[in-house]
Amino acid sequence: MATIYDVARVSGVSPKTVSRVINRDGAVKKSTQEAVEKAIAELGYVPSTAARAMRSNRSGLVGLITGAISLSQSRAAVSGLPDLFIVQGIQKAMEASDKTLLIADTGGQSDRVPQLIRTFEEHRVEGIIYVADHHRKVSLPPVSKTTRLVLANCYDEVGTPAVIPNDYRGQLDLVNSLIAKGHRRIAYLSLSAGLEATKHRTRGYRDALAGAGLSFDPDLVIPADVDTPDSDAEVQLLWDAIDRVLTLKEPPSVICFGNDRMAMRAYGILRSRGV
Amino acid sequence: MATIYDVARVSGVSPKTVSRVINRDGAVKKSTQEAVEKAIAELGYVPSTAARAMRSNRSGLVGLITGAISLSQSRAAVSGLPDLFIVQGIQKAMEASDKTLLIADTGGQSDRVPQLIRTFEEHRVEGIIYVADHHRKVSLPPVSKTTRLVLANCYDEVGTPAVIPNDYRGQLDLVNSLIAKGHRRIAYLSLSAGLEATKHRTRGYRDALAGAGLSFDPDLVIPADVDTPDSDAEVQLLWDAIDRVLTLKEPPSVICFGNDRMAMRAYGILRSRGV
DNA sequence: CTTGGGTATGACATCGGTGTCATGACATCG
DNA sequence: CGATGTCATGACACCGATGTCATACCCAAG
Repeated sequence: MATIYDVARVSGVSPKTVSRVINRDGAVKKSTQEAVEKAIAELGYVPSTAARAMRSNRSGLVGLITGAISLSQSRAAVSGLPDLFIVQGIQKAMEASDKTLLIADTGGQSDRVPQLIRTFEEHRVEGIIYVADHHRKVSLPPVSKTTRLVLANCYDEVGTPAVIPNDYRGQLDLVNSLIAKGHRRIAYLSLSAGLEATKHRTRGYRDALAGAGLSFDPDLVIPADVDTPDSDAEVQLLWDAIDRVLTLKEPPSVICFGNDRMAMRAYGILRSRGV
Repeated sequence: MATIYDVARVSGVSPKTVSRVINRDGAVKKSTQEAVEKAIAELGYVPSTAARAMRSNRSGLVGLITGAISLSQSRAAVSGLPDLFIVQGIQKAMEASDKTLLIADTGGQSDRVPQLIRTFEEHRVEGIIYVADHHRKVSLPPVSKTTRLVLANCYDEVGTPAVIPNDYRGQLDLVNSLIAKGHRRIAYLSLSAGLEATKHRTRGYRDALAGAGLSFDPDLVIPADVDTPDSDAEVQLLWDAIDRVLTLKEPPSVICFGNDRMAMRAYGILRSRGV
């Protein structure tokens, strides 16, 4: 791979002048600039970020730790895929700010995280983003003081900056819009009860009803998802839940599901009941 | 961030000796080694890959270009997700060989590929892997002679090394195993006819039948997927295809679908027909 | 006692960029 | 006409690691 010295030699100037042309920094005569650019094109020169990073102490790298990619195989593939969406957004932001993303997958083993952090620090990343597979509390090993850490879809005990979904507000808005459309009996088949998301969303659901002066009917709210995916148990649970709300004395006019996978399955179940 | 010089100063040896300890290279007295290791721990020293890369001309980085992540939003999310599986496998392999993966997403715009390759070359990646969203022919801009390129799930005109799925063999094995289970009328609702995968798989289907002495019935093979995902058109197409094979004089005893998404949809459709 | 050879360590140059400062050629001004 | 300022460019050091070579020490063989 050609270096700045090669370009300098071919174009008959000093390396520093080549550097000036590359970075459009300082005054360079037009003729000189053209000569340098010609040499760069000829040699196919591409500057080395490693050398740059060394001098400037800025790597232009950001590390991302996630279980998203390996998760996709089982759960996320058909569910809400929250982390993949998050990763997408991060990719876009990186690009816009001219940084390069290092992505590492935990493969589901959180004990591998320290090793990944270590690798990132070796590459002198300017920051590390940790994306959790679902909204929850985590506890990560400490990183070096100079490395900045941000949590996504999770939070920790020590107040690390975090970006978390507003489950409460999302559900509140959803239910409000359903009420606005005239629905009065709104079923909510939630994710499993232990999840952070479920807690906030259920609160959003209740507050929306309360805001509209509607009474809360516990029969309409049923956790209908399992933590560990297992097709049979999952379908059974969902089937039972749907059965329960549909056979109520006052059945709902609409059903909300905790994620896309549940909704997908529900289509089949509802069809086979002729709904 | 501490450097090798800081460690040298604290432990009272030369930087070179610290380097020896880090790399377990050359003879170092036990007492010296322990002193150095203590200093490393105290300072939280982590070697800089940038500096290493400069000296050794080996970055330890591998670039990966894909549309997998952005695709997941629309098509891949519920379909076969082939590229995500591929990315997973690559991650594992990288880890095993102590390399770090740089992942870049095209966001569906193939015209961004040259820019991504450029970024990778700036980081002096040791190789670039291009993963296509489905098995097909591609044509990529040339990369520098020193950068190695490998294609996954695709191939090109100029004979770049490529890893491609064996669609033919997969379908052949599948149909053979169905025949072994006693099926004689096997329907195959394929992906759209224009796809590379469809061509090979259909050949596998026919060859398996021929190998078992069964005759090929064109009525059992129907392309039932669209290239651009659009829920309504998709479901309609699938519905019609299922309807056609089920109302044949000799209906099939089993149906193969081109991908998971079609199969998922089919469950609903079949249920509503009472099958 | 000298010489030879291994062991443990350090000095120095180098990788490819860029920040700092110096220098030479002109233009401008009092 | 000399002093000063601006423009264009280069020399040199430095970032953090490591390869090469030199050196100091110690022990054993001749």
